[in-house]
Amino acid sequence: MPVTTAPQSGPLSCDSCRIHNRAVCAHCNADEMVRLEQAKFYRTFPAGQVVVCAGDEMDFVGTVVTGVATLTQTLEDGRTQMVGLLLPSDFLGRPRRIEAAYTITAVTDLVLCCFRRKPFEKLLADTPRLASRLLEMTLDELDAAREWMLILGRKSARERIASLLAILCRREAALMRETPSGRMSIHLPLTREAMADYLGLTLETVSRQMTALRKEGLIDPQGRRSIIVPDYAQLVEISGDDMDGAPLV
Amino acid sequence: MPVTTAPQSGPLSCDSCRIHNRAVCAHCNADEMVRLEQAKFYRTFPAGQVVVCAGDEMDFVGTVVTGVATLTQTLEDGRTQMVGLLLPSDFLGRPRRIEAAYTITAVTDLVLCCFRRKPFEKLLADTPRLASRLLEMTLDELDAAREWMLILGRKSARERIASLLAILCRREAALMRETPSGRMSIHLPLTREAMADYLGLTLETVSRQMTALRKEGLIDPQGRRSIIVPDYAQLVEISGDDMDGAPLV
DNA sequence: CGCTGTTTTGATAATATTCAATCTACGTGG
DNA sequence: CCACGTAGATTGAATATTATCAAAACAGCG
Repeated sequence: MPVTTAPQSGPLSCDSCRIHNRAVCAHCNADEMVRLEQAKFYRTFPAGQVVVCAGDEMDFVGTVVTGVATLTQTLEDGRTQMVGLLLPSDFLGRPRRIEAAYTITAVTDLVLCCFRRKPFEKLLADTPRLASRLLEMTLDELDAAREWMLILGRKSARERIASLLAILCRREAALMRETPSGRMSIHLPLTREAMADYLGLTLETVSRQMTALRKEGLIDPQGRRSIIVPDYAQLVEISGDDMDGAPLV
Repeated sequence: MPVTTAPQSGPLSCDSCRIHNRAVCAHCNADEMVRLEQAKFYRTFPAGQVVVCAGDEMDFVGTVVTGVATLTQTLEDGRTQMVGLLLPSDFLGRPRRIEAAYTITAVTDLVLCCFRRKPFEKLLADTPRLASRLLEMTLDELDAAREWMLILGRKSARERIASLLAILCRREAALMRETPSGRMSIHLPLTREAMADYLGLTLETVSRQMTALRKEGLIDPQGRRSIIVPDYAQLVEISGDDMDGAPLV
């Protein structure tokens, strides 16, 4: 049973929660936060563990507090496409739906702030601010999915890699409440295979393109899980997007 | 000015509206429908006309009553990816957002049931059933976008074509409140170029694959805008999906 | 220190794109 | 009503990009 309450990993109180301002509860008032706080519980999953399989029953919804998870879809013959990358503050699960539509996997150690599905649906119905924030987040996710469709449908391998790195830069900056710029250091939680699944490429192609970008000085890998981007603007340049593109989550 | 009220094209009354049961207003009660009816207005656009350009101000939201529209995104160098296909009952526009994120184009003559954005936001806030239905529809759209990502990221040209045709079969059936099966006749409102933009292919590749499917007897084109699918199950078979895949809108 | 899983690199093959030339259907005007 | 013009569709040949198969290098860990 991988599920444990882990108060030491997440905050005991929502007051000190680092992701509150971006999460589904962001717009709730004090009274509403009390009700959420009473219903919430934490779950942790070690890196590599599957949270739920597509088709399985999923009786909870939740928010990523720390760590990274992926949503993936797989064809019978094994071809896999990532369809969602869940970073801290992202929401997972769908109200009213019992069967999980996608496989959710923890790619790093993961802490989720969870609610049982039924009580959460009740809270949604009783708390317009919660429902409205969930709609807003879902619309943002839809925008992100559509940006991703442009990457998958029309960009070259090189542009796809640059796009992914630029997205990670933006998310990193957003968490610090900043805008990305100049020299940046980003955490890269994904293996080459996970990157390939994200970008609709093979892991060999990802590896080759990463090598090419490194040799051109566009990225500077620091060990296995971290990368320095010497010039964010240059990365965006080769990603194919115009600079004034949508923030994409 | 392409915009005209067109009561003759849509129903005068919501009572007789053919798409009510699938639209954003589907779960509203009689009182709520009265308020919606008072605020609504129809707009029509001829085939080929741009409804709004990405980046333009968009002061309304709406529902497709009849016809087909597309959402597209374009890179500077002209590469275009369709990111949404709006069929009758689909919703367009985003509450709280003024700038359109995508270019919306009428691909056939189009009738929209519209609301000015501000009043609609007020209705959303005052009508939980409306907000809840919009959330549900947005989550469905997100599912569709993710299915589409699998198509764009991992499927061959042949599988992509079959997937698109299967999706159109499902939508056609859904409008009739049926499930797709056996021999079906579907309306194909898209040009080869629009299909290519949907599928992340070139129009030549689309044409070649359509020819191949025709020669194999999997499809039977009837003129330019209609296709007979002799065996829906066979189409799903070569689309790469397993039969029990999500309904995808 | 030697495993094991990940990543890189190489050679070859498959698939879709590009560029170019017809061909076809459909609406327009004679 | 039919010929014509045009936009859309098809087909062909050459090319480019990415996938596939295979092997070697590397990193982390017991």
